[in-house]
Amino acid sequence: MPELPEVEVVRRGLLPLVGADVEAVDVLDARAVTRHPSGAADFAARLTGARFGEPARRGKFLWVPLLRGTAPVRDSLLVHLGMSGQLLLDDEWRAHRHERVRIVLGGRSLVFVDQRTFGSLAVDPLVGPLGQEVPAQVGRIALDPLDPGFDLAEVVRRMRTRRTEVKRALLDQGLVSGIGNIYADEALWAARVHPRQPAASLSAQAARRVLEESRHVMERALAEGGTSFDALYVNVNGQSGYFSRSLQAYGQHGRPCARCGRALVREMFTNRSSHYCPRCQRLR
DNA sequence: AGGGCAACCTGGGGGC
DNA sequence: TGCCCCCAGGTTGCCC
Repeated sequence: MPELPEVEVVRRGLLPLVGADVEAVDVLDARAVTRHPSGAADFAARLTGARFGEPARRGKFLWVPLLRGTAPVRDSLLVHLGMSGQLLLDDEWRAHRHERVRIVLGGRSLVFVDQRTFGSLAVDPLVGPLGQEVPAQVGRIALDPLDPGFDLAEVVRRMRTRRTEVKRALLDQGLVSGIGNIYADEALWAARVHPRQPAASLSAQAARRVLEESRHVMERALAEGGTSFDALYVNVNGQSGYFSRSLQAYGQHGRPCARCGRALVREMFTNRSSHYCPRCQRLR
């Protein structure tokens, strides 16, 4: 469910917790910590008593550095929301359907709610050069298009070496992160590129356009509070974003293309649907 | 090595 | 009303 803009909305929602101390951790469903290999008890033990640092994000991964006294920061609370995960911040105790983990800190509850249980939390060590540490599990995730260090020319070059379709390449979190099925379709529509166009056949200009449109559409979605079709994606206060009303391609099959008026189509591949304009986005 | 697919889950909606 | 099938915003491991 959540792609980069939705995860960033959640990250910002956690900012009020900077400096708060974890008082209690309750793992109600062990599947919610599958990213923590040593198990739920160890997860809770390593989180309890830690102080929250400033939340960070790469692509769809979110983490909170964990401080202990004056010791150097070694650990982080790592979060991946999967398809249906939510982090909700409650001032008072409340029950939630599909509640998986409850973290009590600063007199509040941070509740991880997840219907489909593909999301997961972990306490993960921070690795990498000083000032650029990321959780170990994030090490193989490429920078996302909103990262100041994102190297557009380099990603264009790498994308054009891929022997696969451009949409698959866009969804490959090791090449460029943060893009999921919604924003891939939106970016390809904006760039006028067919989702099944072989990545290696793109001109450098077309590849650049696809990546720039990815960044652009995610920035606009972020400004609208993210995309939600229902109560499954919400911010930490349980509120939905508004970008679904701005979608030009995703879920718009049968409706006229905003550019040319031709009916948009939906085509299944890789076990998921792609939405595009058969006139503006020609396979070349 | 790199690409592609099934598996991991729950629930809502549509068709019959 | 009920049942069954399809579909959903993601990642991973395993096979080729």
